[in-house]
Amino acid sequence: MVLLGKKFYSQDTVTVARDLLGTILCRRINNKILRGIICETEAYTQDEPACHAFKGKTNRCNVMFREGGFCYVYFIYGMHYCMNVVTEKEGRGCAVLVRALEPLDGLTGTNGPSRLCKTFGITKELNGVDLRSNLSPLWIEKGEKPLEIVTSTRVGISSAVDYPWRFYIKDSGWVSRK
DNA sequence: GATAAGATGTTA
DNA sequence: AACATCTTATCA
Repeated sequence: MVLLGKKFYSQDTVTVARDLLGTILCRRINNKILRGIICETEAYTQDEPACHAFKGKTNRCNVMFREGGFCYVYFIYGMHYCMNVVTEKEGRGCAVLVRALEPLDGLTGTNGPSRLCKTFGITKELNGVDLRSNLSPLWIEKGEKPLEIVTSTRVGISSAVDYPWRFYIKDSGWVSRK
């Protein structure tokens, strides 16, 4: 078992989004560990209007401005949580949205950004958690590099719709539906 | 204080 | 295609 470290998360956001595919999201909850292979991601950077950090630090997105490797969780549509991985260096408001997991340990219900949060018990409580330590309730381990990666535009946004910043493992079977 | 929009998911 | 449901950001 090898954890992803500071060096990994400090990279360019789009690089991190692509390289997170195949890594393993791990959640300690109720004396159990849930695991899933990250198979779909999207990159968001401060420079473009679809990003929560576009207009600078707010109460919601301030975690995005910390150094790479922290967890950014937000609540949306009155009922859903979404989980992000903060990237780059402190002061840059960037993150990668984790959109789907290929479940290990027999889990299911992990195809979709809010579905995986529900299944993994990820709520606002985990906003700001350090993903680089397995003493945290949530962390990420190295995994198998995917054979083939597909690139497309991001889902569910109304600005910067043409950025090719969504990535998923080809033929995964667990990618969120369109 | 009010208002509109939102990185979704389910149902019809 | 509609809707469930409420936080967040923005404006007054």
